[in-house]
Amino acid sequence: MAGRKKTASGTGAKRKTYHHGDLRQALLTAAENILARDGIGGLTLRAAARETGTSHAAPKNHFDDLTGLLSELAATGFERFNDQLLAAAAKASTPQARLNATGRAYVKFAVAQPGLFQLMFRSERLDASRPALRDAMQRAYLVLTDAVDAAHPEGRSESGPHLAHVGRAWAMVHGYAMLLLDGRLTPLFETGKMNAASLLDAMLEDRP
Amino acid sequence: MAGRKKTASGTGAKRKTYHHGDLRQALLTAAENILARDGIGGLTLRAAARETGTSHAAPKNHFDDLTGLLSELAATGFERFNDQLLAAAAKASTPQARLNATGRAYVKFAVAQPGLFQLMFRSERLDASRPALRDAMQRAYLVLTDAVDAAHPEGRSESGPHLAHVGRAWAMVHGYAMLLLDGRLTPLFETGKMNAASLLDAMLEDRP
DNA sequence: TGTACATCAGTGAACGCGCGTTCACTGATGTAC
DNA sequence: TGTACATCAGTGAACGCGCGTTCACTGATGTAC
Repeated sequence: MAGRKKTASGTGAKRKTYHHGDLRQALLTAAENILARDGIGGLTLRAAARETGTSHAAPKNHFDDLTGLLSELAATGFERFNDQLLAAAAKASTPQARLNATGRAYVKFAVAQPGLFQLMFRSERLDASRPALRDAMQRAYLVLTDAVDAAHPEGRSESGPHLAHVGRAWAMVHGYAMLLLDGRLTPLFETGKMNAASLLDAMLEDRP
Repeated sequence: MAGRKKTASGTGAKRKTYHHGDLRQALLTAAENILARDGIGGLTLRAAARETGTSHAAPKNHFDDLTGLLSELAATGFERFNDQLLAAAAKASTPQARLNATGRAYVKFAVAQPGLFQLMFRSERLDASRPALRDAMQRAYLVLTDAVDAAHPEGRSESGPHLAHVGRAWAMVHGYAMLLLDGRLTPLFETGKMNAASLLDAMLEDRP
């Protein structure tokens, strides 16, 4: 905004000026909408441009290519992911409760924004060497390991047993999110005794 | 083969006859090769036809569309997956060891054939209502739950605690496989104290 | 055993589609003086 | 404060690409008699 007189037009709104104002941000927002509406397959440079009401060649001024756009979007996704995990953990009172709250927030994020979550965790279409994405992913890693660290202070940091704790906690919530998004857990819910939230709670409850 | 005089030509081999002999199977094999070589994105009907040396319209005689081909391929993938899990479990002597062996085989399959594994567990491009796929997936579910059943006989079958055991075991190995394939576990390996196999072993070792 | 014919599997040209990319352009912005 | 000019951001037409699909066809197979 700084130094700009025009207000950025929102998604789909008709612009009155030749220049957009903040097309970069508008493209990211548009891309996220497409992701939510059409899934990862519908996300193309042309679709993102269309969604912002600009010509299809316009994105080139802001992102090298589709990978660039997707990587920046994934980076902002990770930032929000990190914020939500930390916020959830902050509400719990014991280290173990904080770890569990982090896990629940992990799955909650995935369920709330499945397309974005899948984009973030599928390496195929991302360029992890981009600074914004690399940094955001690294922060996410620290959020997770810190939560595990606090809950398992005995063997700290880089010891073998501690790595196993990290792996177990991370793999479990990640696998749960993935299986849930891909509809593979429905057989578990068919008895009616559990739903997605209560099963996760049960899984987190009596861990070693 | 039964009743056919021609031998099916292998992938890429020049056919001498107008008819292929066993194009259906050849297309599945071709698709798997493409999956291994180019990943899930390179797998198209035309690419599969090309790989078998037939015209690009030929697959229509055997599969309705790309989803059909992918679903049948995923079904054969699940059959092999099931066989390998059962074979691994059969070599172990205690229920807990069998469960762990099943988990290791799960990850081993994913690492050995990442493209196929991803195809099998991404619902987007599959039609799970196809009988072959539906049955193979159901069998896979039983292989997993049976392994957990045996290791946790107390609360059998459909009780809440038992469902939590199933969820924990499945989500953990699945998440591990996914994170590993997407290169997200590299920070854990950077210390040099662990590799993909030893970390999984450590994770499986002292479970509740 | 031979012949006629229906059915099946694969061919190759053609179509329309959406994609990413290029390119000369144009409108708007910011800066130097 | 005004003017000239360089730079930037967005345009729209064009290109080539690979895709799935359609369609009339042709070669091969299997079956009836």
